[in-house]
Amino acid sequence: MNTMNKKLEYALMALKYFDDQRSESLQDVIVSAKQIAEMTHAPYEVVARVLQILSSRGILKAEYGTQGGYRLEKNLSQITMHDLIVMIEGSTELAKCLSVDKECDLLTKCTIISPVQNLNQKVQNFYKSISIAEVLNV
Amino acid sequence: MNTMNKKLEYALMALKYFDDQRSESLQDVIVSAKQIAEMTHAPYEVVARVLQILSSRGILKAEYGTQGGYRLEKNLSQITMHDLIVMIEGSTELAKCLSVDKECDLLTKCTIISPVQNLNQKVQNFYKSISIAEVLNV
DNA sequence: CAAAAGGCGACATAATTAGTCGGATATACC
DNA sequence: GGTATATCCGACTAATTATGTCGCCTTTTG
Repeated sequence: MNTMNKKLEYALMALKYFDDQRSESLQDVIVSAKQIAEMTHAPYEVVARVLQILSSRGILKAEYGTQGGYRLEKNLSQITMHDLIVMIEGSTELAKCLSVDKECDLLTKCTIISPVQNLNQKVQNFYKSISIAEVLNV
Repeated sequence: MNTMNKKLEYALMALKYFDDQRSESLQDVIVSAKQIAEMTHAPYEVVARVLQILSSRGILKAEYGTQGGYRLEKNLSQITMHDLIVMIEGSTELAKCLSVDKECDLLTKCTIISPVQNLNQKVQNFYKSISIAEVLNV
């Protein structure tokens, strides 16, 4: 049942950190992957990879060189959980058979394709209805 | 992201089959694990295990012996996706750190415990709001 | 040009999921 | 009563996925 996974946790922790720093200093701060890794007590390489993804999707902006790092580019109220899940996990498909590149194991014999599609749509709409800001600000 | 897994798929397919049979014959039919396995093209042992779980939770009623099998005991509109997920997967906790028997990896250092609890509650409420009937009847 | 940062691919390990096997108990039918 | 056919249950193996590691590259600052 674990929809949540480590990468998603790290992403949320990182975004929360950026957001908190922004609130405190009233300006966008630059934070390196190393700092985030230390803060989250998570392996540097994994956190770095997550930040790279967020950067490639325009959530963060990367700056190279010494004193480099990332800036938060977007407002967290404008990013949905669905967006984040797609970025981190590649898809929000509930079951493998729903992915475009995979076929249903049971081929034409599956009796629940439309029910699963139905549920999948509900779940996607649910995650689309929740913003990151809404999750973090509790 | 796969909240859905094989056991849940088999459970849904089995419940759909029972429900369809009930609708067609206008009475509760008895169906064996073997029949369900053949119908779903899934391994007999796995399907059998899933049906045992549904039986132990009162969704199905088991009958031993030749001509035995299971009967659908409950109305599918009164079982929620949350119920089914708990039965099959044991818990609906989003993250391991939320389970009562496990501790958070990050101990007191986790910065997103309340956000994750927050999201977890939303997800649980979502699955509690969807009945099996609602998923299957599309 | 060295140090420190991001970017990327391949690999190794850990954890979870899925499936298998063996044997037990219960019931119907001959 | 014995056999066939069911449900039940535990332990095990295999497959898949999630997680973490390593190496090397590019970019920028001082």
